[in-house]
Amino acid sequence: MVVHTALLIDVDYSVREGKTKVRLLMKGKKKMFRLYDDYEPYFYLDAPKSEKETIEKTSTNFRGSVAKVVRVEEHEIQFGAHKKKLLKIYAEHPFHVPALRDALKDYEAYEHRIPFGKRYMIDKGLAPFTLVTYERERQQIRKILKVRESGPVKLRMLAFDIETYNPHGAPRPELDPAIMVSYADEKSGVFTWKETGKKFAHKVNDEKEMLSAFCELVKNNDAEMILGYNSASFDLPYLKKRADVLGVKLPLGRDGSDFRKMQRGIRDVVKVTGRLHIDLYPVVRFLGAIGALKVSKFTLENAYEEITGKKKHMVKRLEIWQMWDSDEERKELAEYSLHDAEVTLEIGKIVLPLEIEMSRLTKTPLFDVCNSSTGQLVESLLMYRSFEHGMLIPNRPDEGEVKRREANPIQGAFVKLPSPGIYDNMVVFDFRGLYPSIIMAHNIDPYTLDCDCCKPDGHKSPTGARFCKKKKGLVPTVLGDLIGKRAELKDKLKGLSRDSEEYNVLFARQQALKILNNSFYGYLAYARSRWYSREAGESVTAWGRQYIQDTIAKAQETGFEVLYGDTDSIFLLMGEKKKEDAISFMKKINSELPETMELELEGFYPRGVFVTKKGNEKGAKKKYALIGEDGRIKIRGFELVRRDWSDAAKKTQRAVLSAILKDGSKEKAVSVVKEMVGRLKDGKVPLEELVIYTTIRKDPAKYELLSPEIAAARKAIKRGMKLGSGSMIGYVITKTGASISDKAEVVDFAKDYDANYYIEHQILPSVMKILKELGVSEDDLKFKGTQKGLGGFF
DNA sequence: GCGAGCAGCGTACCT
DNA sequence: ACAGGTACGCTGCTCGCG
Repeated sequence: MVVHTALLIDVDYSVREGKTKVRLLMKGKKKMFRLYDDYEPYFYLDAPKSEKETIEKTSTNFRGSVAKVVRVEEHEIQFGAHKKKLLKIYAEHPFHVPALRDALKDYEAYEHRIPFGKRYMIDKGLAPFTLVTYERERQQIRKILKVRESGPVKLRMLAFDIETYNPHGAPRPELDPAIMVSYADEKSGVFTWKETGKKFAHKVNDEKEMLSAFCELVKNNDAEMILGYNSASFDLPYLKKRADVLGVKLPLGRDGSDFRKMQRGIRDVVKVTGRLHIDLYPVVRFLGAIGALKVSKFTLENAYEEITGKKKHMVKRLEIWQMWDSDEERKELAEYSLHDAEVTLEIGKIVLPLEIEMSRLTKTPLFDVCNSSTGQLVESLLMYRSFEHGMLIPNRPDEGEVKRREANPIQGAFVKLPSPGIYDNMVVFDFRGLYPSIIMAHNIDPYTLDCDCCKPDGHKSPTGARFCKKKKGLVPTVLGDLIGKRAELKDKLKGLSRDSEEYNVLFARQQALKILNNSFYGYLAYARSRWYSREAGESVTAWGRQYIQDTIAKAQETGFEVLYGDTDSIFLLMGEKKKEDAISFMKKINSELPETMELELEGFYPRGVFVTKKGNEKGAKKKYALIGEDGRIKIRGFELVRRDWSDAAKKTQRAVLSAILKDGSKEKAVSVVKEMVGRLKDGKVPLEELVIYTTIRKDPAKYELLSPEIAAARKAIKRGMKLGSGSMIGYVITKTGASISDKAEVVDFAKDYDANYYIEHQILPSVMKILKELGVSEDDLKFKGTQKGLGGFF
């Protein structure tokens, strides 16, 4: 028997010759390969021992064949705060588990809805990107000897993108051919079947040859990771459909198969056999949503430009077919196509290190990490750690329970109402990792709740809930490990050169840790969570409110005026106080806090703006702009950070804020607005600056109420555009129509703009709230010519 | 019949 | 398909006035 070591990449299972095999995708020194292992599916049943023999004889019909109980064992397991005796029911195939559970539904079942690949990994202590040492015979594992951490992961990446012929707007895969397939690894190029005159383009005879040339490339380059952008929903299914229509194969997989398309929740995912197919679109969306990347619009162009700060070559989507038909423009199309693949590769190189670290950390295969929500990531880690502690993994709630939980949300954070105005000299403090540190400080966990051992003592939450002081809960244990790891990493990073490979890996790791640490509270309060606890979640926020409000009170006692605060932050006016006073206040607070908690200095700000709410003299929460000592402007909540406002309005608002904060000049602020109003009136503003973007979350036909974006989308659909649930609509308010919705047109179809709308509904509302603080009225802005009494303000 | 005022829908943001 | 708190635009309804 020979001993081997290889890197674990992915795990799933298959049924071969009636036997269930766990399939492991491994990476050896040179190649990726598959290994097989045997593992017996099982689940638990809360049934008395006396039922063991009856249960052993249970069998049921499963899709025309028989699913039977293989054997039953008695098993004692930690169940919440107590131990419990359960029956462990073994089955022949993973898909027999739900069938048998249903046949035995007189008893409560546990751990019956854990994907078999995950079950195997948990039970064997395997994790992706670890080195596995094993004995094997052919491709079959005999014995796993050792699992250990691995260094940097290097997989051969190949990014690709396709162009399609689209004379009718959206391309129709059964009729419209694919015209180009571009790729990028160390080299990049384009396969196409018409002359482009470009050196990087490989011209073949027809579409069929283009498909096979691309598959050959994947095979010859031995691509281990195939990267695309929206490739699971568009490129790969499109190529497959074309291959079907043309009667050829699409051998992308290592075994010559094409791919398997599956549904993950509402999402399409595509697995290519023996390679890792990663669609970067959901990855960018995910990282954008949690704020790890600052991306406002998730097209490839926009994501690339916002992530890298570089410009991307663009063509108009609707004109691709014309470019293909024109001998002159086809060159440009080929360049665009090439660039798409290169840009996809570049995005991949930026986001994958973080995803790989997330994969290691949550012990979830990279493919799944790239298609997961934070909830699934936290759940994965907790399941793994729960098993390690010999604890039963709680069930997911049924739909009824989910509805009940959702109907009864818990109270969240405290937000202090600011007084509108322009202020000088502020200091901002925030609690470092407020919710995670509260969970740690008070041992908050579903199973430390109301423990018997501390009664009536314990950590008492402001809600009245009580948490154990003696035994650490699962959530605080796991979270504590992660927080500890992150602190260690941050220390280590200080000593490393910023462009070393080690720095990059460790930086990505601490980023992954941060994301995960901040997700535990959300998971406790998540309606579909296995570890949901209303009391625990409620206690986290209640303590949070208490800490921030206590800090506000203490700041006031110390003589600071507290202007604003949100969840974990406080904004203080320095008044006559010095920086040292602020620092000593912070130190005093910290000396009184539990050990895991800390108030940090966020920064000193020479000037800041807070505005009123619309139609109301009260201050607006979550909307402010500050200028730091380094001159950098920090803006939150204003229209200019929102994608559903036109660039023209955002640009003007930014200029106004900058004039006030940087230059302290009211005149400058006013003149910027007047200039924009003038240019709008004169019809000089280009349409691009007037586009309003918004996402539609439903099928456009399913809205009961008409809104501008829906009206625009419906009109565009009639003209052949493909817009559905999740589409980003970019529309312009044109001159034609009665209501705003009537006037709204998707930008591709807009011919003019309604200057009055943009002045009255975009520019003025976005700047008036700010200028009002300077005593400027709306009329001051609408008329050309010099105004009396608009001198400098400061 | 008409405009003001408001509720409700919907989206995006903040922490 | 991690949480809740918040602002705000647009539509379409209600209501008071004439």
